[in-house]
Amino acid sequence: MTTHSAPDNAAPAGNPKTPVTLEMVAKLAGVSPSTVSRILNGTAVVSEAKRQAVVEATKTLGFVPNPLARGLAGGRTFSIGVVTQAIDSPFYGAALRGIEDELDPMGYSPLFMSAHWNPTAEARCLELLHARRVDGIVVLMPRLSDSALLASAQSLPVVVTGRELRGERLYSLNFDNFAGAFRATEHLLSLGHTDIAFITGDEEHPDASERHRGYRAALEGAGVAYNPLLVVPGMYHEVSGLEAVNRLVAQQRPFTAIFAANDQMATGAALGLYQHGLRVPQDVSLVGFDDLPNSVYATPPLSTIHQPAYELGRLAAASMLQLIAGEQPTAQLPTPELLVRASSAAARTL
Amino acid sequence: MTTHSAPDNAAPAGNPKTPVTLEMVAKLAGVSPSTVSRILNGTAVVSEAKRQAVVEATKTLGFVPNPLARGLAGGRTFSIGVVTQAIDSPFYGAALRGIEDELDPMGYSPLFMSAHWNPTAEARCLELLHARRVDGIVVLMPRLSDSALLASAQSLPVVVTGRELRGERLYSLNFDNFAGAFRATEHLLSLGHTDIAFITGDEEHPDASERHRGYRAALEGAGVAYNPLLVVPGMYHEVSGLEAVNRLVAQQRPFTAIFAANDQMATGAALGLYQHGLRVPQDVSLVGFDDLPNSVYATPPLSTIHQPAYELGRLAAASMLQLIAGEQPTAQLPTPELLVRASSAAARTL
DNA sequence: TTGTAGGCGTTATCAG
DNA sequence: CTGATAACGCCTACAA
Repeated sequence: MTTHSAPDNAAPAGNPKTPVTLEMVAKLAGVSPSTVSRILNGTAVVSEAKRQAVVEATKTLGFVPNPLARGLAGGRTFSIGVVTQAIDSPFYGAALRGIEDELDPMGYSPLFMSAHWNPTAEARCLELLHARRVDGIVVLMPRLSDSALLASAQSLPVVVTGRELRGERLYSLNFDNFAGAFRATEHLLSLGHTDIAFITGDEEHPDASERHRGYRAALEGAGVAYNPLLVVPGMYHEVSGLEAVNRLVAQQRPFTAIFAANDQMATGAALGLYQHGLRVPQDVSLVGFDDLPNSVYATPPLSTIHQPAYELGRLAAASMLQLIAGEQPTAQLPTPELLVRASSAAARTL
Repeated sequence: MTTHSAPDNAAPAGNPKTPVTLEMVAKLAGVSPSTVSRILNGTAVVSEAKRQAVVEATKTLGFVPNPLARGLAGGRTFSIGVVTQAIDSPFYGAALRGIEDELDPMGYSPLFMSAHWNPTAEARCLELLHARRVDGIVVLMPRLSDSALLASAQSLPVVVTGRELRGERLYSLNFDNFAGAFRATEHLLSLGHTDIAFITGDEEHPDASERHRGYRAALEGAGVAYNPLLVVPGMYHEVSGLEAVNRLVAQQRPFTAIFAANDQMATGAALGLYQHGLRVPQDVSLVGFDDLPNSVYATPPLSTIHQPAYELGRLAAASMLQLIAGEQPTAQLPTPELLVRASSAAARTL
């Protein structure tokens, strides 16, 4: 009916003055609290008549169940903990959004915490999350040992990314870094480059050494010798990419291309090349890894290996939901994809 | 003592098999549950003897209070809701980290939600947060009306950023966008530029129009006419910066500098200039706004106005804590600071 | 199918 | 200063 808005249905307006309880709904609907609970949770079959009454009462009262009480009494909080390494970081940002998007429609809320690449901090996050009684934990790129992770999975479903690991209540989603790096190097080789420098990632991380392996394998697969002089250490952040280029230029060993283990370092490398008056791609071709959102806007746009961060988040969340439902997740990350943009070009014929 | 690790102190190891309750602690310490609660919360003065006993019992049992029960019984959850527009976004990321860093040592946990610049979604976030019984809500760059925000503040402390708004339980933190834009334009003028193009932000956002105003005021303050032809609309994202440059170049009206209302658009503009064969800063000087983390690694490094995102987060969280404590926040954001990097240089003397 | 009773783990209010 | 005794709001046997 097109009645003018009555002042009583306060719920949609958003001023929760009086905490409406399930009990009040029960009274209004003329049923017992348990019945209301059953209907709201679909825990049991109820007569259509009562269901109607309850639904209506819920609506007119604007009742919203109290998650705290629900969690305390029912043992489930409908919240899942997400430990990320750096909440600021274009890469993680996309993953978190994926998680959010997947969880939200299912009535679950993510609880984000940052561990800052610190195992101790990560352990603390896990404890806090346990204490908060989350229904499961997703760890993005854990720094903790496999056994520590497995231990956590004893009491809660756990999903991790960036590692190969399976267990009772544990699922892992891993990206094929080796293949990605192989692909990137192959690309450079196919453009006629043979003196391809490599800026490594922080080799503390397994994915960094995988990328290193991929680089080397592609080289050797093409009959090009792996030259340690062309391999300079980086730490996965911009400055290290810049410094790597400085080192590369200083040591006089010629190179016509650079493959950086991630886009952040490629960005730093681009700046370094610019400062040395080396043009990309005319003088040096540059390829990154990750496909950060802004790499396509770099000048010139960066050729790179696409990492499906958003999808990673979605799949991780989806797998967690399956684990919670007692199902066995089967999600797999897509294979690495090479994006050829303007930063890589054919090697000059000397 | 250097005793070898005993197998009993299971707490630090992280395998919460048996949920230890406050009651168990009470029993072990030989006191009543209420006393344990008092000691743990510092709610009342207790004899030193009992305190010792309780502290010890807590430790040996590895007791961790259940936040859900605490929230239900005490009415406070020690969690504060944070609604952000885009959880992925270098700008928000830094702010979220600031919030995290400020809250954590005080025993509070942030609860992040993204509203995606959508007022409806934002309203839903507020409701969800209310339902979760957070102790307060921080809204970063709200899209909701002042009155809606004020309404929320009726039932909970609220802190907003990017808007001027005060109320009983409401505090706002605003950045001086006008001054920042004024400063940026002034910088270009002082370099001898007079044909300064401006790429606007999404003028739906108050900060965008403030920046526009600052640009215009600086121009007019220097006796340079405001030329609508040089003002092209942008939407605060990279593509729009790129398109703006295309439009600018196409319309043939000469310009020697571009001031973009944010770094993302400046990045897009840089790419556009590159594609048109225009060099930065030799042919066109470029200045952005925000100082995103990677702007310093752009090629060339981008001159811009620094926005203290991390600090914004810290101050917002600190103000929230004060509001909760019944104090009146007084935090102020620092004045805009110009960072001169390599993307801006003296205008060529024609 | 539906109602009653008890409990989830704390905090708060009251007596002592 | 300290210990009972209620709530807090909901779920889940258990009984009807």
